[in-house]
Amino acid sequence: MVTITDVAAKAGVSRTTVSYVLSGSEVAERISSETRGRVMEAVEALGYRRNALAHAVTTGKNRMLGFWVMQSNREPVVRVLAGAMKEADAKGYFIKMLGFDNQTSPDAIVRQCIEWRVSGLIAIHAPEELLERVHPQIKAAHIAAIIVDSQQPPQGSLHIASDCAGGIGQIVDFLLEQGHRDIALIAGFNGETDRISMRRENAYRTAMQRAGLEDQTNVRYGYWNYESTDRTEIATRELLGSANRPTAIVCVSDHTAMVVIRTAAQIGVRVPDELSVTGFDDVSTAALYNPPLTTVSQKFEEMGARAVRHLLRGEGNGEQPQYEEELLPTQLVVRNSTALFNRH
Amino acid sequence: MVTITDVAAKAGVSRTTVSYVLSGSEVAERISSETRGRVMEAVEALGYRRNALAHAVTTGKNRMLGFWVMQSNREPVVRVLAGAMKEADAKGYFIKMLGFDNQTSPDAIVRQCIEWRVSGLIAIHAPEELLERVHPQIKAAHIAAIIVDSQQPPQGSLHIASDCAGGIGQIVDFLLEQGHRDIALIAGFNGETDRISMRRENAYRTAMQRAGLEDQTNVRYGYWNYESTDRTEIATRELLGSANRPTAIVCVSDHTAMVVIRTAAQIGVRVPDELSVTGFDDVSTAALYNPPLTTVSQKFEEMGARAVRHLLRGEGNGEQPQYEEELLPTQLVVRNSTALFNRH
DNA sequence: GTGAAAGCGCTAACAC
DNA sequence: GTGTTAGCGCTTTCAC
Repeated sequence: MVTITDVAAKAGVSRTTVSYVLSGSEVAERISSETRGRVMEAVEALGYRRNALAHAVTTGKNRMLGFWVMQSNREPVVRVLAGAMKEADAKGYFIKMLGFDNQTSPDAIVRQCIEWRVSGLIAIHAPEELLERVHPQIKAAHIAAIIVDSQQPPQGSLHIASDCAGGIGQIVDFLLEQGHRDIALIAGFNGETDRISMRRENAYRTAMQRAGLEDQTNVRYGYWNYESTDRTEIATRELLGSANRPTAIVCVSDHTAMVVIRTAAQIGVRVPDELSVTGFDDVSTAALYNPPLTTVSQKFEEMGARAVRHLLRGEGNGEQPQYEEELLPTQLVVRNSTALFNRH
Repeated sequence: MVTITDVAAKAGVSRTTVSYVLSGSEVAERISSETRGRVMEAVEALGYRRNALAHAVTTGKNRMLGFWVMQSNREPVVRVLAGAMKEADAKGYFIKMLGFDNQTSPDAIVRQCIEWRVSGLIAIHAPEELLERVHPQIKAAHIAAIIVDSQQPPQGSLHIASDCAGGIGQIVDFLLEQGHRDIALIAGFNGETDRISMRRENAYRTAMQRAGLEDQTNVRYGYWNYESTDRTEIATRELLGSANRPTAIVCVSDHTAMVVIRTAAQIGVRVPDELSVTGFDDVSTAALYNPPLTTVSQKFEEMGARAVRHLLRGEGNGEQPQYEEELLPTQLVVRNSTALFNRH
């Protein structure tokens, strides 16, 4: 591999001069354009590429950001990553993947961050226990960290997520506008730690209350994830078989909504004619569902981009980002799983 | 940040000794256990973590693998990445993300690979033109590269993908077993460069031929991606409205199958009772569809793991992997979008 | 067993 | 404008 010394020799100058020319900053101006030309020629001729590792060692700055995926909820992860990549790339930083799906111990994550002298850490889909363990260590090592789309970020951490409460509000308001009054909710259930689902549930209750419909509040629990669907099916059957059958069911995820619609079809309840169903997330297949899902989309790419921007803002002056929690607005996407409620 | 010199001072030994102790290899045995203990104590006391950058510079080896995503077909990307991460982690390597979604020029990708002295490159979902440009440069720089799940890998490159032909064969054979004879295909259409779709189409023709059904061969084209669905809808309507209406439709992707089923429902054709429909990929919502999709799953995690394994095999002895194309078997997943064909 | 010394590839004061 | 020199944090040969 050709080094800066080779280039210097070929151009007949010192290594310093080459370094200056290649720095790209104002110091390059100090070199006469004639010398600069000779250096560039030598660089071209030899096919020289500077050793980024050595560069990072000498400058003491590694333009590297850690990206830690704890639970790979597929679509969100890749979308946040895409957003982070784009932003990092534009700023000359790059992303080092850390553990995926909890295959790596939290201590190992911290160790890697320190060893590689990362400029910051983005942690996505973090379960509380892990974060509680990692957060103090990261802080002690003076590594800036941003938590993205987490159930329950620890005290004093910096969190970027969607305004789920607002999203549920958008959905309930939309259903109200459509004439619905008997609006039920199927929330997720992954044990008691499912804070995202709980937040969405609370938002539903608030929205119903705001509309003076606290009496109509009707909450059931299904599974949050898509591996097992039986609880959601049972909840749907209960809801649709009950005396005060709802005319609309709000679900805390697209996956749940899909199961609800499928179950309704099995019972012979037509969506959206007899029942409106809404999702949450706007996964890529939501638009392809039968019928296409009315849902709420999250700005995942924007979350990644913001995380990077906040991380880099503190770079250099060593200051930590200011905010505690930043909630991005969601967007209502109306498709065909909902319809006007025609009062009899 | 505490350095090896600090540790040496604290332990009252030379930097060499500390380096030996921390090397983890046989050279560590040369140090008396007494000294070793003192060193480890100092390491603990000071909270020393070695500078991985400096380590990489001195050894001339960077245990870093580049992962280049050209088109982020969401689920496959994150699954291949997960598989690669797991394997890399186990071997003490890590992954540096390179461009995402063609936001970075191919030349910049090559430059980064060289500058960071990566040990290998994994390129996923590569369009032919880009690969043609990058491949020779990567080869010239003596960087081992593996191409994963690409439409058309360039000559002389190393490719890991699914045995799509086999997968289509599994599907057609299954439908034949179920008594179907009029089996149509809806292929993808993204211009003439859609080789994956073409391969699947060829596999369909071969399977039909093998069953002596070349006369029943019936191919239409829909859109391959999920952003626009109109062509697929038209193809479905044509197929279902024609005189020799098929009893089964094979689709080259789950997304296509979803649109077909939805369109069939609109026309009033019941799936699977009157029409069997199959997908390809087994995306996470395939099991949640209405009805759940019979499809074929690909081993994306395994592709990532293999890519890493092949890359590391050549490490050290500098030899390139031997094979040219490695096709992983797919797996038929039977759900409820297909049914026995009851002859009248 | 341990350490002195040279070296990896690069940057950056400082001097001329 | 350019080069000398020292230094970043680490490894490794070689001598004792």
